[in-house]
Amino acid sequence: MNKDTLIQFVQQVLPMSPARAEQLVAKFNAVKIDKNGYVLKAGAVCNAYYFIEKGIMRSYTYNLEGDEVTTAFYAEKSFASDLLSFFNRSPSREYIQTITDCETWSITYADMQESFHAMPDFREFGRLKLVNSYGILKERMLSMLQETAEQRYSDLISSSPEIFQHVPLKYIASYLGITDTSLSRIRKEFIRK
Amino acid sequence: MNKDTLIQFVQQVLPMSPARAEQLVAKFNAVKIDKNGYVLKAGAVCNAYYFIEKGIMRSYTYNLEGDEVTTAFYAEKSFASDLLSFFNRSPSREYIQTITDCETWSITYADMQESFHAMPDFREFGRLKLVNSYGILKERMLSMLQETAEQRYSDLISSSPEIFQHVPLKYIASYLGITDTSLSRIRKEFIRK
DNA sequence: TTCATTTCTTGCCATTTGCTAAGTGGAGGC
DNA sequence: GCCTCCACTTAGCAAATGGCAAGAAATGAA
Repeated sequence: MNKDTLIQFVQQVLPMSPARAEQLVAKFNAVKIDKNGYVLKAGAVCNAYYFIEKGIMRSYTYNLEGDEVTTAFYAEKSFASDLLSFFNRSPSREYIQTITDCETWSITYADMQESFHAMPDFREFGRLKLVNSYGILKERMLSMLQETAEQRYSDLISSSPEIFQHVPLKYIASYLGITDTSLSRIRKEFIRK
Repeated sequence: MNKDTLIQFVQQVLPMSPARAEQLVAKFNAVKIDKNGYVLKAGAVCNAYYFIEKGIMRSYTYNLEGDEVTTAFYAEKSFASDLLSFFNRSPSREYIQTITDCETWSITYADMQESFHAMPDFREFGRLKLVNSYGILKERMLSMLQETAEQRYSDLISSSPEIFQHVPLKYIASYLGITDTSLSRIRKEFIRK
């Protein structure tokens, strides 16, 4: 594992010197999780914020009928966490599960608070990431409102092709808000075109 | 207009003395907007954050077919703004429009930055509101994934009955992700029950 | 008031999606 | 190798929703 990936990521979000970036990520510790492992379980308070150096994760919850609903995919070189649970210190309603073996850099809530307090640019980084996550969610919300399932599928293929190499179709289906049967039909049509 | 409403709201989000709360909201200025007025137009950078003391607003954008899509309703005693545009200083893609005459308290981006810098608890307030907005969006996202249009309609009635008194049905329909025709049918069924 | 415009409802039919169940193919355990 | 489990596809039918158009009801302007 190589912390440089994280350091470079931080610099990309908020330009700064490599030395400064290294200070910012000082409290992040290496954590490996095997495939199908859990980083967070519903009912628990999310106490860590993970930067995924290698691997893919997803978060999911259950609907009233008891079916799994995939709420997000977390690709390589991105952060995985339940922001609501993490920042509000409230029990999470979702599970975060590794889909492949994962190598991550993780920071606890307490350490993050400390870093927020000590380093204004870490604070700024945190706010940028939060606004960024908000933006991603809003984008997805909008796509649910104004696009067909097929368009959403097509968007996901182009934006995150790496997901399709590892993720079972049924996860993608519930992420798109449709059944795996429908997704199968959509794929068939899609390939035909 | 009475700034106490805003002061009480701030104290509710983050408990503090009335005097302290008054300091926090010092930079908010009274702004009145007539019905059907615009607080933000697509293409512009959102430069103000509005607390609605009286009235209702909505934000909307256009889909690829050129139809309006209502992205949010802003009720009394809540904040209206395009957070992405406001914090990223990027052009907004949506319009924020008053649905009734509105009385608001508004703060500019520059003043908010200054307050963030000067007052740690204002910063904390800002973060709480941002996480809160994220939570609302996530909740809505989830409802799109796992509920029927009728359930979403029912939820909106119970959570925001005041909206129905002023807002045309077609706005609500596009907010729910369906056509006004479908909403009309759903209402018919709903009343029958 | 009257007229025009907008909002809302309704009917008809097409399309999309869901539900259930069956069948195929592949991966891994024995 | 064989068997079981899981992922995926496919089919038939039902339900939800959309598109279009007509008409009723409400609203606003003159």
